[in-house]
Amino acid sequence: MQIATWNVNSLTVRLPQVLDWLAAHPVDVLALQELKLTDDKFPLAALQAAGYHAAVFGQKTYNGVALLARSPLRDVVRNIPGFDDEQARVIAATIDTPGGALRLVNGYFVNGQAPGSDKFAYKLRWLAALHDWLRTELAQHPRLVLLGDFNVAPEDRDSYDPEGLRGTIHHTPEERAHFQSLLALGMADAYRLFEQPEKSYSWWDYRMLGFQKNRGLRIDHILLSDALRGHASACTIDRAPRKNPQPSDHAPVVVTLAE
DNA sequence: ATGACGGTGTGGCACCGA
Repeated sequence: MQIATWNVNSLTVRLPQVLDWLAAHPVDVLALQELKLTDDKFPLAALQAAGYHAAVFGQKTYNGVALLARSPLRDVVRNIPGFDDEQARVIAATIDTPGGALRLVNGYFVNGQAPGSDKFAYKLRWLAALHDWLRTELAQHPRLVLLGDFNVAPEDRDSYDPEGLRGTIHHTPEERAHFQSLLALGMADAYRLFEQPEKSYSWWDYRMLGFQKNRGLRIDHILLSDALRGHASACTIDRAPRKNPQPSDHAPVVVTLAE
């Protein structure tokens, strides 16, 4: 089975591209971030016609996340339980697979703007709350996938300019420590389970020909719990949609699980 | 140090993203 994540930067604008991509890549699960629309504007009929069930947590203008799956989604949770949050950033759900129940946690992690800002403090609090909640989720759901736009470049090799951007947002030691503490719960970065091309990124700035110059960051991730990591057979970033007219600034990441 | 690009909102631009 295949599981993918894609920050679409407005589902209203990107829906045709999402439908095209799903037609070409009929993944079992697609986690979407930055819907930028409310639940009543969610294009449920079009996605159902494409063969997907959906669980949605929308918001006007900013944020908004959804899970699409070929099988029904149950036990849906919106945002981090116990963490008071005005912003729609997390949706979790369970699907049943031949190998057993699979828990999916889709996150649009806080950007954080700049170290020292209020938004950065919110990012660190959010990351800590996610970590604490995931400990209990993993205990209840050993077969768990945490995926989405993490807004963290975990290592220097995940940035086009690790020296020039050292200490800036996405690159700070605090953010990277939080990423490592998620792994320490018993999860693996699926992309790094496999040999990958150098300078692999999942996001490129719209400005300054970022994509054409491959000035990007790898900030969209799929983490597999220890019970799942042995089942992974591939993980790739699909750069093709970034070449579309009116692209999202992010590319989809896809993991293949043998089962 | 700044802005560049793109999306949204009720706009004549500002704000935000990463």
